Amino acid sequence: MQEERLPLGVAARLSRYLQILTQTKKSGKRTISSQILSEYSNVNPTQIRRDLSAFGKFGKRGVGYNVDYLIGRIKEILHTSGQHNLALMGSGNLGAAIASSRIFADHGFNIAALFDTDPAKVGQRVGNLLVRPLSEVGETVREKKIIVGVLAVPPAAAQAAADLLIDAGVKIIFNYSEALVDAPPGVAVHSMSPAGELLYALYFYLT
Amino acid sequence: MQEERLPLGVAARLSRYLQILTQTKKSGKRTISSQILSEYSNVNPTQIRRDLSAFGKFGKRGVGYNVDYLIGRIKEILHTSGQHNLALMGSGNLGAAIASSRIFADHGFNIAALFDTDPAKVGQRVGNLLVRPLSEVGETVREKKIIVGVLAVPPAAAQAAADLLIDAGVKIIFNYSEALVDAPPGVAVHSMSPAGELLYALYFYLT
DNA sequence: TAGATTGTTAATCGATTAACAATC
DNA sequence: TAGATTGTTAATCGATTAACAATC
Repeated sequence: MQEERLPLGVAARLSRYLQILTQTKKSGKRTISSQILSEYSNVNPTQIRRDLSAFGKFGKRGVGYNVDYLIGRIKEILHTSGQHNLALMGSGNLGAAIASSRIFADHGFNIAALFDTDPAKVGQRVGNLLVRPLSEVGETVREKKIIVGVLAVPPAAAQAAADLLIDAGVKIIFNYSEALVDAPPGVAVHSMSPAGELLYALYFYLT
Repeated sequence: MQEERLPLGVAARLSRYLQILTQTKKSGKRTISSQILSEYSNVNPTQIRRDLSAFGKFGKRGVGYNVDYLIGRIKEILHTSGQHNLALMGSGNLGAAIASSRIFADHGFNIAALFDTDPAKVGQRVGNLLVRPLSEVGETVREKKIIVGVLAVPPAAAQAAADLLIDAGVKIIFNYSEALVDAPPGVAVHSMSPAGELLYALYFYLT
């Protein structure tokens, strides 16, 4: 890990390519061109070829990129070949939707624990996950070496849930609620903002 | 609407600021500095001041920006002051979570219709929305002038749901499923990819 | 007045794009 | 061979940052 850190933009785009390639692989396609990758990622095809060729000659002229091979190389570049445990806060509709989706599992993220504040839900099962009480957050996070916490709680509960995770040692908070979440230095908060992205898409439709 | 279109990056950042300002307003704060806005948006404070000052002197030195005033100005710049109807496909856990959240409502997006393929769900209520059959998509989209469709369906059903919306005249597809969705020119597909964003966050944690 | 924060400059760096030879 | 697509160059444009005077 002595190499230079990638520029923010490059790391963001490579992550995006990886996600698209994972889906492409599922569809059974063996190769993909920068043109097709461009259509799904909204990144210019020349930019894609430049991003990739900075790390080696991964493609075949006239053919495109081998999907499996490219997945492997990008995982190497991003150092994300391993499995990682995450904690999911909230077993309501959103929590259940996340727990039952393969969206994280496909990328090596294992939902290692599910927490809820509601005593009526604690002890029940959502998919194959047991709903645990908040009192167990600290112990579970440490035992399972969880570094990522996902907030699928109502906005009013978001900060408290984040604080529990941070106290337990979580380093990355993934915030699905619309609430703003504060965190100390050293903890990264990443907030989904679908409404913001929709405003952006709408702007280009309206103009 | 004779003005130049904003560069992609500027439009994306302004959308993000707007989303954060809307939450800030809810918390009761009247003003916000570029420093605080930077912490929530992960955009450099100088960049924020540059983005805003390109359109006028919106701030007060020594004080910051008036939240209400700034919300108004950014909405003007993005042409997104109005209300817009959207169609939600899928009344499962994810659809129910979206329907019950204020995340779209806070930004002027009204969920005008909810559709599901499951006959057992059609006719039931989710929140205050009636679940409609897919056969009514075309008529409803045209009647309610819906230009945005949100996919909250299982991956295997995503393309079919998108095609129905596109045939009915929807121009923006918001894809919450992990499936890749194809659309003809003139229709923008915007896919959430939480796993991709998580890989990105993890890269900077690991390096 | 003192402290805080904007608005703006100037300099650097990375992103974007078109174009095309190389080559599968 | 013919068609397709990569890898790469060169030129332009936008993003980023530090610094600081202006001013609330």
